[in-house]
Amino acid sequence: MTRTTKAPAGDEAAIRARKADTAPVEPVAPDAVFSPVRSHTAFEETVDRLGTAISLGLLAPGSRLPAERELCARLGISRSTLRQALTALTQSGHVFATRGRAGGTFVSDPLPPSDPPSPEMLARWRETCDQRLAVELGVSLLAAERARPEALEGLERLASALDGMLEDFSAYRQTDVRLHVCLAQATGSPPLVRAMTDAQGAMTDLLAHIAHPPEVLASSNAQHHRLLAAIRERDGRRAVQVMTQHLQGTEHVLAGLLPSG
Amino acid sequence: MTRTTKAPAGDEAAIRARKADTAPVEPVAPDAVFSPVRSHTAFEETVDRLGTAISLGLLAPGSRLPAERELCARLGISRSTLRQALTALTQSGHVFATRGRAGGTFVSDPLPPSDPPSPEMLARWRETCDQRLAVELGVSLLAAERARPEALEGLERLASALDGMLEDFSAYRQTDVRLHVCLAQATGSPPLVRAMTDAQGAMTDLLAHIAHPPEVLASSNAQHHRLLAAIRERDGRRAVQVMTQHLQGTEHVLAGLLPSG
DNA sequence: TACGAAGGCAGGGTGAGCAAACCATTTCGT
DNA sequence: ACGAAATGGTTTGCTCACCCTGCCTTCGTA
Repeated sequence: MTRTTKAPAGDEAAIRARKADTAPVEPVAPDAVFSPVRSHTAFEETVDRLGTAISLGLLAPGSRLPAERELCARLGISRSTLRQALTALTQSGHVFATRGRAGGTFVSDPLPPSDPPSPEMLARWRETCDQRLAVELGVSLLAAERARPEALEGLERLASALDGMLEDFSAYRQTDVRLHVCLAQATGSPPLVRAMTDAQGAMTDLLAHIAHPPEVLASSNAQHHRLLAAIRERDGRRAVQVMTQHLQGTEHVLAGLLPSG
Repeated sequence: MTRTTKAPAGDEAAIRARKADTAPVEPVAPDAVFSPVRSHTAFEETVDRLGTAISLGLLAPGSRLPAERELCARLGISRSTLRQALTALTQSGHVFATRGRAGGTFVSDPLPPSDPPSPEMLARWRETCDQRLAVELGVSLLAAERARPEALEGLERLASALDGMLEDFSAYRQTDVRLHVCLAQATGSPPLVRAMTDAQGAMTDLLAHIAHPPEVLASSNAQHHRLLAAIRERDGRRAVQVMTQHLQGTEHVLAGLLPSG
């Protein structure tokens, strides 16, 4: 309507020829550009956000969520939609609600048993690890540059606490997640925190049903200590290197147990 | 309904006490968990996907998009929704359409001038760089492990082509983007490709209106060559290090021109 | 005992998205 | 020359996610 441009037959070839002069390179495969788009509904997004926060232990079992009327405001959604999400989380056993003045929505304690990873999840384990790798490397480098002393103290307390949890994988994993998320928070970049929680959630789904002997956890936490030492010394390069080794550990575990993707 | 659990007053404190024994650590700030959720519509997602692909040069000017009936199938959306997106892209001047048997939707040539970055974009430039950092570091390491010889050849051709574009920032940037995206493709991880295109799109918005003298581009491309050398030798550690320096370059440029975030 | 804060509903309105046609225009093959 | 074919453009009607609004039920606390 506003456009009156026409596209005569010969032009396109001419254009291609001119382009070929300046950039004699093969085109990027457009498969990535034309792959399916997924429209996330507010309901799904909310279930996902709260669900992973709970199963990662970011919201402690027994703790109380903000009131529905406040929470829907914070999340920027209507109360109806929030209630749909809470209903789903109630049915899956992640939360329960009590009425009355001192009522509210509480995180279940103990948490419901986690589902075994879906076949689709297992098929994409390599991609999951890759994304986690990217987030963790970036966070390591930036944390080494920016982590404040208080944050570092908290991180070292977490690593010390992990030393006492080598026999209990469930507890270890939960605090492990918290350490990595706190590391992301130390970068001061909210998107990285979000990316980290997502990545850790996906990793937890993969790792939950795999046996982790204390020796493995001990060596894993030794790497935590080395990582924090590097960060304390503001040695980003070494931090990245230690993190790389740290991630290779879990990757090797998965590579041994899962089909090579 | 299915749950009959009650939460008497005293229990919560007891739970906290027990938890405190095993993990004497401060809780993670739940601000990230309760931050607003954004429900992406399929329409927005499509405009975004195609729009950045076009403005990044992944879809060459003058090239033809798949027919609407095929494209909507590939994108997994209805034709109506796709057409909404195409209408928006037509009005913004990114594409134009022709009817008839040999018709179709074509990428505009030349491309419309890019809008100056919005204030919100400028306010978050640091976060944008942080996310790009994470993606690029991860991609560098994984590409060093996995890049196939053919892919490496293509990358080196791109870097060589860049040597001849030091005077024309627009052309340089376009091929630069293509190099980084191809690097991501060399990892074989579609999510990383997506993350890379998103990151490059955001960076382009920031960089488009900043002068880049040829000397800067020359040193930038020298780093490309060093990066590819490291990858060819399968030296992931060095690849990450070179990439870190590469990114520090653009970060310093932005830090000098934009308000410190 | 009454107030107030919390969760639990029910009705109605809005818009995104989808499906399935049909129309208009151009080109190609016979 | 003509019709089939392939394209973008248009219309219609439906579904469902989401939101708004108000009201009800429960129950600790003043």
